[in-house]
Amino acid sequence: MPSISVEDYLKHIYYLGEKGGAVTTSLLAAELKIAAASVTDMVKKLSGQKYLRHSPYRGVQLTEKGRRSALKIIRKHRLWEMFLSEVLHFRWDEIHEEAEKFEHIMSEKMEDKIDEVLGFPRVDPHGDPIPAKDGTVKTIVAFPLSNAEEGTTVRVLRVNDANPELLQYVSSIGLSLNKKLGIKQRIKFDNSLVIKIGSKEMTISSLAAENIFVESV
Amino acid sequence: MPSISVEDYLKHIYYLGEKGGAVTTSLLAAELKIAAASVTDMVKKLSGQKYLRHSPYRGVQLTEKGRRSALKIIRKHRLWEMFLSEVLHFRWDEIHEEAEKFEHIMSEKMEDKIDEVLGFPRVDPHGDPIPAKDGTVKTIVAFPLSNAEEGTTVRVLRVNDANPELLQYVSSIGLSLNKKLGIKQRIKFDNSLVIKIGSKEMTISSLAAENIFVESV
DNA sequence: TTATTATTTTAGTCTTACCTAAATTTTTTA
DNA sequence: TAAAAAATTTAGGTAAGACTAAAATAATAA
Repeated sequence: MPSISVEDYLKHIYYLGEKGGAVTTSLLAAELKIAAASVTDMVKKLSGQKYLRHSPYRGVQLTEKGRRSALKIIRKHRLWEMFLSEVLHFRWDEIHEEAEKFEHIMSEKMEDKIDEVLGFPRVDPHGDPIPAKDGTVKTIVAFPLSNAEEGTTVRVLRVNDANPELLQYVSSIGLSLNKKLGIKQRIKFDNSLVIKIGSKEMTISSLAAENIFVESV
Repeated sequence: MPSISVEDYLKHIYYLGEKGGAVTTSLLAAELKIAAASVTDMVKKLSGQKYLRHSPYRGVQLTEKGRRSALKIIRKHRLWEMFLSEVLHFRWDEIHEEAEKFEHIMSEKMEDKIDEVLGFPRVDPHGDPIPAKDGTVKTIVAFPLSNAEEGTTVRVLRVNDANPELLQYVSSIGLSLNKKLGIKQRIKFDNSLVIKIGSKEMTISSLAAENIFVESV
């Protein structure tokens, strides 16, 4: 059984890998909020246990074993988020943090029970896919709202879950998963967007728009 | 915040104290399944932090601070057991072990949500009282089935939760909380009891009967 | 009331996962 | 392409919480 620390490393390596770009020691240290020297130690250990491969300055790469372990944790995390949201009625900006602890101590039996109670959901409350038990993950094809073209209509598919303030803000302007919005205008100066949700028009900053993922509609 | 280890020590000290008798270093070591020397260290630490008082060979005693901390964990444990049973439909012999992990990472917010979803229960699925937030605990007045008198009728109020096999056995003979049973006969030789549940008569060993707590009816 | 036995404590280690400070190595820039 | 900057690694430490073996202390029995 991997320790909680090991699970966290694997999970964050997976996340960073998903974003594209090299997962370097220093990037990982920043992500995990620990010293780079500590990451060096752990990377050595994980490499020894064949969870990943490492080439200095070029970054780490999960092996199949590492990827599987990462996805197990992510599955538990997202199922638990779903459960917190649907059954315990937590707000969507609260669930990520709560799930960070539970993902590590959920037995497989509990995972199965929750999956069943929830009716085998495929995405979590932020629109992230819930990895299947066999290690497959459905890719969500979406682009950042910040790239949307003027005059088009888009639908929200996913919102970055790591930032509670962003989630609160997104809710407060009336957005949620699967909502449609119109792109009225792009402000050249700061890349903010004028959008229309229902009958309301408003401006959204590019920083927010970069964390909201949409599809054309 | 007390660590998980500290929480476990406090909880088990409370349990042992409830049974009556001195909570000595060696008893605690046996309960926690760790070496006595390790207990000595931790007791010293907990004593320094005013969770308990210790007099060598005579045992430890929780302070008010220690008692409060112990009851917080026990409350979480029993609420979580209730939740596993009622919402996730775990069997009553499975829940104790699962709850051992969750009690330590449940936030107060989660505790409250679960309490609410369950409708503010007062006892857990084994009949143990759920301590209130203010640190009060309802005492369950019950005596072991092994002490019941021939010819009387009793009602099950509580079953010792620490032993899954016992719980499975108790279920299998058709007993559960609040069930009534008649005491037909006590076998002198081994203190086993002939009991009647509904229309069925059967024999129950004294070992099992010592872990089932009842009231006269 | 002394000897035996049981309990407790001390002393010294181990593991995990983190840290800082000081090398070392690679990459980037001038 | 050498100097500067950035990234990485090494070396040495720390804190929890466990361990074993040996020593000390208390309880019990003869």
